Amino acid sequence: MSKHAKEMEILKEHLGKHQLKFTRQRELILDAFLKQEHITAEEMYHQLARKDPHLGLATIYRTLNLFCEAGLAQARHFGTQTQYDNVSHKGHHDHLICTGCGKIVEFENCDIERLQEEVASRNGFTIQTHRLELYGLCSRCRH
Amino acid sequence: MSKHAKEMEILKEHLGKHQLKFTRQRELILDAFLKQEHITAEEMYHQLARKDPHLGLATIYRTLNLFCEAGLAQARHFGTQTQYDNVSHKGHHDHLICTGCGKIVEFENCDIERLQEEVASRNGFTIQTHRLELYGLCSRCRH
DNA sequence: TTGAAATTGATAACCCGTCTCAAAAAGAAT
DNA sequence: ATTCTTTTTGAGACGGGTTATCAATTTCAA
Ligand SMILES: [Mn+2]
Ligand SMILES: [Mn+2]
Ligand SMILES: [Zn+2]
Ligand SMILES: [Zn+2]
Repeated sequence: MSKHAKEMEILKEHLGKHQLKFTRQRELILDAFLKQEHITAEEMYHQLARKDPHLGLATIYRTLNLFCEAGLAQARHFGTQTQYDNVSHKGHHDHLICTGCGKIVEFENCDIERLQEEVASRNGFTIQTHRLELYGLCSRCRH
Repeated sequence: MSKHAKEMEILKEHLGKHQLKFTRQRELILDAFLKQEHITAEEMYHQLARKDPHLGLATIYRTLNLFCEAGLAQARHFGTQTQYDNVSHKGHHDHLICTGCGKIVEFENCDIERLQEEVASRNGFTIQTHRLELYGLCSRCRH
């Protein structure tokens, strides 16, 4: 039994509901994806090239987008590239990003979320999503 | 005396400090830029085509990026395009964005900013910048 | 006025991601 | 297992947005 049985189940359920098929590539990509917190399609392409040199980049993009629809991943447009964020085993969260070394720390803060709601309703908005990214230097890079 | 004398002064000071030259194009683009809250390079290109049909798109991009370096503008990667945010006459602010009509509302919230600092220091980070965007429906679009 | 240095505009190149399409694979029905 | 329809795949073309290239022009200090 695979280490990612639960997520594999979520994927299969989504596939079933949408007349989609379970393929060797989708299994391979899900397995690699779940080992990361965040990854780009390009990174995954190179990483998987060892296991299957014929896996196409388009397939990686298509599959990561599929994971987003299945609720396993979340796309974050980050600078010039798209990061796919592994959200399968955790809820919503935001990010601290080190401009020195690229390190990414995930965090949640209910107080901030609540204040966001206040700001929105004060302006007549109802929030659907949000993005909060804090850029700075981690302790290692500050010295 | 121009309506944007103060900002023109800021630009000239920046130019002086970096061996850059004051050109007709830079003056023209700054003047147009300061009339907006946010604008894309493409939008400005079409807008200025009336005043100077030979103004190149590359020059607009170069100049808006120059404004960012001079502290007059701030680039926000927004969906597929880059929005240049006029920050010359107001301090830092964040944005509420209506997913229905595209309306953008600017806001400031010290409490959120303070909590961000707390989150950062708790994780050993010092914040340099941040981005907070709240996406949702404005009151008009909700109905 | 002169001349070195910066800027401009046209357009090629670039990057990232999506689209196209013929061949291959999946899987339901026999 | 075989057939048959539907989906998926991989290669590469394509597209939008932005930056790089480079010869001609402009700026501005000397
Ligand atoms: Mn994350
Ligand atoms: Mn703004
Ligand atoms: Zn760091
Ligand atoms: Zn709206």
